[in-house]
Amino acid sequence: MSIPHHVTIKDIAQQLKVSISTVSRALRCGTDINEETRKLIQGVAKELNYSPNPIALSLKDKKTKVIGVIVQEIANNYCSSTIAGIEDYACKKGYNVLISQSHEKFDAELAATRLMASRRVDGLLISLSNETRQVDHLKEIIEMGVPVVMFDRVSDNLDTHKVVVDDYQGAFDLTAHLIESGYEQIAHLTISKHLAITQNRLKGFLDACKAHNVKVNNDWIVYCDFNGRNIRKEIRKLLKGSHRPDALFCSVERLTMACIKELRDMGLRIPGDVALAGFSDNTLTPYLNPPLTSVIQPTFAIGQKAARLLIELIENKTMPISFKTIRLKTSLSIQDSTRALATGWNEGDMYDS
Amino acid sequence: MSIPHHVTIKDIAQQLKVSISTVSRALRCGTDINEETRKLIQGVAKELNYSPNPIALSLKDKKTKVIGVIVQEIANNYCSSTIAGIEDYACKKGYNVLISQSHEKFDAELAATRLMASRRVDGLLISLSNETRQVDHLKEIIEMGVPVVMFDRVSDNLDTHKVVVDDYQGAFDLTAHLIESGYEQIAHLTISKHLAITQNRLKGFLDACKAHNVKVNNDWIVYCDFNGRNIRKEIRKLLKGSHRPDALFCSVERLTMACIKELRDMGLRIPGDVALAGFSDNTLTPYLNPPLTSVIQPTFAIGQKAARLLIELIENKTMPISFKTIRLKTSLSIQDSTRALATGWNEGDMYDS
DNA sequence: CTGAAAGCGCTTACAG
DNA sequence: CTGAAAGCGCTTACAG
Repeated sequence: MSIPHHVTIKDIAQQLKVSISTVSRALRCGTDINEETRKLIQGVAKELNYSPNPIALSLKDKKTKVIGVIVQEIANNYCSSTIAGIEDYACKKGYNVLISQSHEKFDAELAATRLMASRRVDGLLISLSNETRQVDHLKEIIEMGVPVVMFDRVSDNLDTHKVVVDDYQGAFDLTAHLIESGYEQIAHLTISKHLAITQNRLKGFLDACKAHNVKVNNDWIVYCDFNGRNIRKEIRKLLKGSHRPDALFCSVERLTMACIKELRDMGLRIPGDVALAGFSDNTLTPYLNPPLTSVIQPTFAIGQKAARLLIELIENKTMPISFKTIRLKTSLSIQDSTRALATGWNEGDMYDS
Repeated sequence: MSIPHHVTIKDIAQQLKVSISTVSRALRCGTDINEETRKLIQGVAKELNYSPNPIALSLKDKKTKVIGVIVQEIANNYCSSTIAGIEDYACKKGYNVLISQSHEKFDAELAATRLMASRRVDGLLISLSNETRQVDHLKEIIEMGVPVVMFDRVSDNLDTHKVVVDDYQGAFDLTAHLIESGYEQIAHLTISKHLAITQNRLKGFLDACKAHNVKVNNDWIVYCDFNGRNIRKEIRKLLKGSHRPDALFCSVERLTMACIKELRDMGLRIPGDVALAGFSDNTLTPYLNPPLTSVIQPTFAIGQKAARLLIELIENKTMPISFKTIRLKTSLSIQDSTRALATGWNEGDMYDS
């Protein structure tokens, strides 16, 4: 394939027999330039379909107008809606989005972070992998002068802007709903105990249980990784005994989906045999089988706000005096998956939402 | 925020009191260089955490090692899995992925294409918007020397590599399944009639009907845009009469999801009142309510293969003699949403898959 | 108002 | 083996 050829300022200069400085000036704000030559130059530029080479610009002013995004999995409902929000805001501000995935692995997250730095992104948005226990790699990139904003899975150990949902309150409300619906044998399936998101959701769960005088079985707080087989094993273990939970509260969508599949394979009905609920966004849960009670997170808005904070950091000359954490409200969407006890659920209700 | 500072070749040269040429040579293949100075330089480079500025490299050899991807909506199951496949392959080959969305609008697709060109991506992957009727913008970018590979929604009017699924066969097989399951009043909901994907799926549908001597009602071939209200209206119109379809075949997932919601709102059971099936990928359909019969597309593989073809075009010195279209096989996943008639479906079967 | 020059970070012939 | 020079495309003081 031939080398791409884009017309340059030089091409225009030659065609018009003027210097490249003049062309450059004509194409910029247009000060210090004869009105006629300016028009002439702009005419030719348009005609030749000239667009300035951002590579050359980047080299001069050390800005790429690109922001990096590191997520766990692009092909994950939560991630892709957040990315959509990021792209939406970034695009409006003239930034493009470079995407990388950690696949829930710390090593990949580290490599992706370094890659973003070496790519000279103007800033980085990141949601941590399930394996991440320290954030030195992020401190490193911040020291290089690349601002970082965290979203969703954030870390207390990094001083920067963060965008999260009110994980504690969301978990509290959902748990309260379960208890008020008559479920008192609730298991909590969650991810790495080193993540703030895990701790906050767990705390919301525990506090709601305490507030309602519901006893928590410690064996029913299950920390999972993202390996399908392991998840499957944990779910089976939890449900096989005679004394088993009557409700499952999954802290992330991946676990919820795994439960739907596993319960079905085990021949257990939702919510007839076991109720199921979790954190999710609103694009999917109404369509699931059964429609799923969940804490709805405003994923698109999370992406937009994270992008806004990052671009503010990039474009502000001075370091902010202090960093802020935006904590978005969640809402509780009550659907069929937790309705068996409270409303005398039966399968005929399945389509009422 | 301070200007990012990355260490340069010059920093290393100064520290070691050698010329930048020497440093450059030491850091490259290492020919024409004294072994000791080479080690010295590489040591300092490592110590200073040096990574070459890709911007500078790009300026010289006119390669950015970035490929552009234009999809309709990132936050769409089909798109995000394809992107994941693209990212997977690109990453392995040392390319990064810049993402943009058309939101199903031609103008946005045009703008995104121009943006990608102005960003100097080494190549472009694109799936067309629902409004796209001609591809001059793609011919334009190809003429500039930027190779383009199309996937999913491709156009016959562009001579380049393409990656699609066998839309015709998939639609034929699904239709045959419907008919063999006893449905003969089948409506086909699809998108823009100008897209090849629409035409091929429609043809598969029509040919299967003909092969089975099933009459097609032309009013039941419905072309939709991506506006929620319009889709809703079309679905209502289709189902309100006394003589209504007993099965809906949706050509894309967005329409399938809309049908699930709309049918539920209308109080119609799937498949009890109306069967439902469509094109999808396998990440979602088993979890839907009801589990959905669908033509499964290998989305991740589509992304990988499209990326591979594009990178081949980028890295090959010579234009290929001819372009190829990779047509991946689909598979038919039969689930509850089309089981009412054939198997004496009842709601108790809902969890058997 | 216009052009020559320097510089962003790097590579690569070209002298020595 | 090493360094000075030119050049990728652009901008921006600096002369004129």
